[in-house]
Amino acid sequence: MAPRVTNPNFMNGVPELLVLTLLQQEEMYGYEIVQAIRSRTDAIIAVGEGVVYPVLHGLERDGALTARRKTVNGRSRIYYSVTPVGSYRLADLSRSWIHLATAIQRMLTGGQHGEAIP
Amino acid sequence: MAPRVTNPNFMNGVPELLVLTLLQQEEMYGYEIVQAIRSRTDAIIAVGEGVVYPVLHGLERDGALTARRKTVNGRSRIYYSVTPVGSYRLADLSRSWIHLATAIQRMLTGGQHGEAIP
DNA sequence: TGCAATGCCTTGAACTTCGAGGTAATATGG
DNA sequence: CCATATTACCTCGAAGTTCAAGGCATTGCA
Repeated sequence: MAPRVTNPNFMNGVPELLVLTLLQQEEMYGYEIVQAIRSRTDAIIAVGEGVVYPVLHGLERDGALTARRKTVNGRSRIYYSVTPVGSYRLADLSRSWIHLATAIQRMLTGGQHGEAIP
Repeated sequence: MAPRVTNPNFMNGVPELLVLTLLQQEEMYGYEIVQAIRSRTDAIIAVGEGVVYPVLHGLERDGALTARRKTVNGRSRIYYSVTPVGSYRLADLSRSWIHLATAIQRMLTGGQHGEAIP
């Protein structure tokens, strides 16, 4: 048989990557994350709440985040922090992304296998 | 109302980008493209035939590719070439990808808005 | 003869994301 | 003082992709 591909959805995990990246830098809450992604990428990337909240819940369920409730100005917010598990996961996703982006970059520039970019 | 996001699936168009990139360099057929992507990215990216063939058909339908049948060693192959329309589309997808990758890269490195990378 | 590789193709399940909607509290402005 | 916008949480269905597997036919090799 022809060799079969085993590629668990090569483009996934980017929203998760972005969320973890932000939370690694500072504690944040959902609504804030949505806008931080939008503003820090100059609106090039704009994921909606329908993406961010499920990601947060999933990461918390997996022990990658911890949540604590805080009330500021009478507004109830849920702040998330990265756990060691989350740090590990971030490093992992980050590596994957770099690999992927580098591979695509090489394709675009016509570069071949072990080509250095000086 | 809170500002709504308008983001037609920000991670899409990568398989199309890869296919067009390869075909811009040289005429190729479907089966060959599948393996070229695999080998040139050192198996970091491995899209299956179930992705490539629909992409080829779609691009041809849109006038971005032309197909011609050729028989080599008794094997019937369909070679695809990029049309001017396809070149334009490639340039477009390429720009989008660079934008996206740069934005994510900035997030990862903690870089802020108009930060230069010297 | 049988199995692997070449080469085309389609399809169903699984997964993500989008877009919209729902709830509730606090500012703001006319 | 009341209507609207903003903050802040959440969920869900529709739409779109990708994956994995399968089918078909031919050629090469042991």
